[in-house]
Parts: sequence; structure tokens; C-alpha cells
Amino acid sequence: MSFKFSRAQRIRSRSDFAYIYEHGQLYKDEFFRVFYVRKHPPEPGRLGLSISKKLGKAHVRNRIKRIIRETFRLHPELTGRLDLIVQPRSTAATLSNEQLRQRFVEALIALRENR
RNA sequence: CGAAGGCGAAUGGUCCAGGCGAAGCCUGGGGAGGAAAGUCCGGACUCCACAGGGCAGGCCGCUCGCCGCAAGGCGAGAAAGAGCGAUCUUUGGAAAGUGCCACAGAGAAGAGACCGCCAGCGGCCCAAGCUCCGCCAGACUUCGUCUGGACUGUUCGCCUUGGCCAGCCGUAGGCUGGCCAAGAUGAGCAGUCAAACGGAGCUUGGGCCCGGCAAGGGUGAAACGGUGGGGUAAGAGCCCACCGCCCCGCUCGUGAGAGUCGGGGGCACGGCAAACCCCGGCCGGAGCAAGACCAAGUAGGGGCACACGGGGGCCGUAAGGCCCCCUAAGGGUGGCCCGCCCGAUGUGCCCGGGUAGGUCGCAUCAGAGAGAUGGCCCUCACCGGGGCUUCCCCGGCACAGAAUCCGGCUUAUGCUCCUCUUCUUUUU
RNA sequence: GCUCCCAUCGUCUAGUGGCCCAGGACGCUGGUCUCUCAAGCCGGAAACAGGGGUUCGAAUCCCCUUGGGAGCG
Repeated sequence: MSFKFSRAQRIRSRSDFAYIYEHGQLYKDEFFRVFYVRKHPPEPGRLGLSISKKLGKAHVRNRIKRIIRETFRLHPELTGRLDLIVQPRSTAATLSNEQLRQRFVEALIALRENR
């Protein structure tokens, strides 16, 4: 099985973002806000990231994005059939890499049970 | 993540052929920085109907040389300042003009006289002494001579000091008014004693006014040369010597500047230009979300208004600067003027409608287009700590990440290496 | 990414080189008033984002840093 993060797995167009913000559901916890939409013809999940400059300088935001993307790639069983837009909150910048991974997996599990 | 290559063939355009060729899959060279950062200066590039001259504005500023369009950098120097020193910091013009220099202080820019010092001349007042005249009293040696002409009390006015009270402003405290006490002084009245004062001149001392001085005190961030001598009523570059300063010349240096040089000048010329400004150099404006092309879509939309374009005073050809009135006077030249250009066209306002896609710009092998360059493990090197020390264990390794590119500046930073020098300590 | 703007008591602000160890309002706080609270009256604390420079003197002028905010086809 491939763990690539192909272009099809990314939310890219402005209209897709607008649709998910408009029609999606919202999950919130201490570290993330996640907008998500369940797709009825089952398709691979897609991910969009939105990080405010308030979280830190460019290298800090890059680290958070990489860890979230990595977690998304490694857990297709949690993200299938979902379009996600993840907004990390400013508390996420204080987490270590390992903590960030764990918290995001926990968030995805909570999100699945919330359906 | 990905240039490139291979497999792949949907779909599109064409009458046909030929050719182009998306997604997906495979291989895959290569893949963050010295600051990629801040966006503080520049440049390339693109557009702005854009050939030129200017106004305004911006940036830069010791000298010479080199590199550069420029910003800036490098090297060698100059002056001033800091430091024991190595070294570091600063840099056009204040004698073109305008402006500012609070408070304090006498005076803040061709300044000033508060305290202070002062001879002579001058004016006024007071005190003391002497001389003279008149007046009074007494004594005596009787045409006159000698001696003396003061003190005390009280009333009123004014001044000073102290105390108390009231009002006002206030942190202290101050101002105004009233009362009391003391002192000084002027006028009136009274008393004592033998008697109860007037004038003129000179000298000395004191006070005030007019006047001379700018040495000293004091204020300030800053006070219009310093030291010594002469000089004077007291003083002063008033004069002199030395030091300092300014100007001119000469010499040296390409120059900023320098000189134990020569001459002149008694000396004036304070600070601020990161205040306006002046001088010199450079710059047209905006910015890759610039801009170009393709596709789709709309409409070659409708209505109303406007049509050479203000006036006056001073400097200037004009922009511009200062002041006033009237008001919104085609548009473009992307701050403005001249000039130039457009004009069945342009602008302003109102109403209505459409797009939010793609490609290029966009990279000399980093390069996307919701934005890659990552995580974990192993090994080695380095740094710190510890231990059972040819080894082992634990921890650490910064600042921070391209989005058109390039040149600088500034700021943030861990470790390693190299070169030169100073100071301190120790040893010799 | 590019181009700009702003920062003064807890909040809103005044200030445009010296009169400012920074003024005002609301809020906070101590006292007074009241049976109590509020209002009123009297008083107090509280700020120039940070650093460096120019100047005799900086909230103000210049530079750097930090933190907020706005615009763009």
C-alpha cells in the first residue's frame, strides 16, 4: 500500500473550501478545529490545512503542517470518505512532534465516533 | 516534491490523413539560507497613450583611488573625540537667509549691569568739626572780651522690625487689612534752667540721584579669549609679553588638509541643519496580486449632467511660495506645470449585469500553485556533565525556512577553523 | 508575496522639542455623607511598546527591534 500524499488527496480549489466551510460539520477540541464533510460515493479522504500566522513564524507553522499531513497519510482507515479542513489552534504550537501526532489521532477517532 | 524519460490512452479540435496530447502508473539526476528574515535602500523586468524640459518630493554626503547605472562596498588618508593601549566613534555649509535656544539669570547674540568697584565734575539730604554774621543769657578788667545756647515729656503723621487676629491663594509659604509693642524720624504743644536758634562758608564722613567700569560674585547646557605685567578713580586688548584665534600669502600634498614659515588683525565669527533650508551627486510613477494571453460569459448596456475651465495682490516665464474671495470649472500624460495627445468623444453621478478558471510571467539542475524540501531509526564527528576512564552512560547542536530574480544594509544566531594585535596575571 | 498605517494610565483619549517626574473622562481605591446602597463632595494609585542616537533638553526628530491593523486580481 502506498503512503503517498497525492494531489487527489488535497483540497485545492477555492470552491471546495467554500463548500466545506458552508456545509460541513465542525469538530472542536483544545488543539484543533476541524470542518468535515462525509462523501456518499465512497472516495479517498482529502485534507486541507489552514494555519493562522498567530501560531508562530514560518518554520513553526511548517512543522505543524508536516506532522498533520504525515498523520493523515499514515491513517487512511480513519480518514476515508472524509473531506477535512484542519485549523490548528494556537495551543498546538506548544506541543512536541510526538504529542501533536497523538492529539491529532485522538481528534480523528473522536470525530469518527461523532458521526 | 520533482526537471526529464517510459507505459498509458479518455477527451478535444479537422472532411480525411498526419501531428499534438490530460488523469493514472513506473524509473528518477536533483531538492532551503548565511541570513531564505526585517522590507531599510538600490537595480533588472512589466505596465502607465510617454519625445523633451522643469517644479515638488525622495535617497546619499570628510578626501583621493578602484568596482558599480545606483545604493553601497574595498583600500589609503584627513580632522575631532573616547580609551593606558590594541582599537573604536563621528563627518558638506551656521561668514546666503529664516527660525528656535524653555527655566534660571542683570544679560541668550554685535547682549547686559543685580550684587559689586569707582576719581573728578554735578545735584539733593544728613551728621560732626571749624570760621564768620545776627539773636539770647551769664560773668568780667565794659567803644569790648570770654563762656554757653541743651535736655525731658506728650499728641499726631510716616517708615522699619516683631507679635496677635481676619480674609484670599496655596505643599512649604505668600499677599492684603486691622490691633499692639519697640526703634528711627518730622511737625506741634508743654516743662526744666540764668537763657531757650537762625543764616552763610569750608573740611571730613555717610546716604540717594545723575554718571564711569565690566575685573570679581552669582545663573545657566551655553555669558563675546587665557596667564602675567603695565596702566587707571576703578577698570577693560586700553597697552605689552607669551599662549590661543582669525585673515592673506608662501611651502608641501591630486585632495580633505598640514606647517617650527612670512605678513596682517587686538580678537570679531555662540549652539542647533536626525529645524526650514543652501550646495553637490543620483532618481519619471507604480509594482509580479506588476502585466500578457486563452477560455467562458455579457450588451457595441440605460438614464441624467457637463464641454476649453475660476478671479485678485506680491516674487517667479510657469509649476511653486504667502494671502484673500468665489465656488466645483472635458479628459489623458498614474503627484504637478509647460509641452504633447484624445475629442459623433471623454468624464462624473445613478441604475443594471458579468468573472473569481487556465497558461505564461517563473528560474543556469530547488522550485510549487491551498503552496514540496518531512518523521523515525542506525553509525560517525563535536560540545557539556557523570562514571567502574585504551571504554561506557545521559544530555545538547542555534537563529530560522525560498515563491520573479539580483546587488547591498540591518537585525537574529550554535559549533568549528584561520590571521593580526592589546591589556591583565603567571613563569623566565 | 507586495504596499502602507498605528502604538500614551485598566479603557477611550489630549499632547506637534522645554510651561510634562505627561492632562482629562470613565473605571479602581481611601475618606466623607446615609440606617444601608447609589449619586454627590474631598483625596490617592495608575501610562509615553523596547533599545540606541541627534540635542543643553525627546512622548515629540532619526535608526533598529517587537507587537497590532489595513489594502491588493
